[in-house]
Amino acid sequence: MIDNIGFVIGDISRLIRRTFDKRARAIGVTRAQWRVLTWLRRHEGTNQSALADRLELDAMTLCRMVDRLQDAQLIERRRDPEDRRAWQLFLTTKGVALSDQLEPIGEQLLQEALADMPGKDRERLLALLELFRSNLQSIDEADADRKRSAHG
Amino acid sequence: MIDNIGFVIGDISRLIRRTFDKRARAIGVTRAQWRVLTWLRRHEGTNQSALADRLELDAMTLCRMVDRLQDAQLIERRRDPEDRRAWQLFLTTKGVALSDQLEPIGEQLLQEALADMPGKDRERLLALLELFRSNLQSIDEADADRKRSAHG
DNA sequence: TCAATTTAATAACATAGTTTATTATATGCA
DNA sequence: TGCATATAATAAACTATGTTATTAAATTGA
Repeated sequence: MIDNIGFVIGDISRLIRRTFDKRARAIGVTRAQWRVLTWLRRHEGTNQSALADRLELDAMTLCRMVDRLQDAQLIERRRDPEDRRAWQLFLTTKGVALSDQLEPIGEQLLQEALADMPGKDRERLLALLELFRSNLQSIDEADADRKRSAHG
Repeated sequence: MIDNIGFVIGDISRLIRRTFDKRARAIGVTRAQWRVLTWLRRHEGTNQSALADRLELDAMTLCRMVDRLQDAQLIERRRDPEDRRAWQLFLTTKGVALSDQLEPIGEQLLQEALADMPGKDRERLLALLELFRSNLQSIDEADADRKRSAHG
């Protein structure tokens, strides 16, 4: 029973990822790139290390993604006037146009997948998932603390 | 509301992946390798292409994972007596021992994360998630069909 | 003020994953 | 039988990611 919940959650996230990848790729980006574009759409001027933190990516990994997105003329780097080490990231016109196409994809997929679930049940599902998430967050933090004290 | 469900599911699967990766890596394997070992534990003798299908991995990707797992002396390839093209995969003694350590990790994480959720709620959660999954599966298949007919 | 430390970004190297093409074997059917 | 096609595995080339080390600039603090 309890492990079924694990399997089903695993299946769901895999299916979301798959469908998402396919639909995003049809538009010409990977899911990883989509995350960067979507974040920048709402928070223009973020620098690389802040963005890497946000998206839980390695700074180096993001650095190279930014290289590629810049080559594809979807984003651009501008020097931070306050900190000469840092770049501020902005979507180009092309990047904004692409991000407009991407935005509805996630919402739409969820709409399709939950079309036949009554509103009451959606609320229940959300509440139960939120409890689940909050417990996982505590576990994650506890693991991180354990590691810290083992080191120190 | 509906997009919150998406975000929460995303968070949950990310947190499960993270915690899982950390705990599995402490034992000396990646999550991808863990999936291979766990499957083989229950289905010894599976060949590479069947296993790749099962785990939804590319045949080539699995081939290299098998190379590494074999180098690490966790699994071994034996010729299929029925089909001289194919290898049958088996855990070594070392692989079995490691798989024994991995087995409880998933179950345990879920136990911790759902400890404070009453049985009734767990059942409800599972039922709602199953509906969600089944809808996503239909969408995934519909997308695949659309692609097929666009090609043909 | 200036040496020590931290931070932002990235080059260089190592590892893992994907795509395409090849080899050996198996299967279907004229 | 023997030719066309399919299948199992993998080599080779390419792409993406993770790790370590370096550079330049910012911050801290005696």
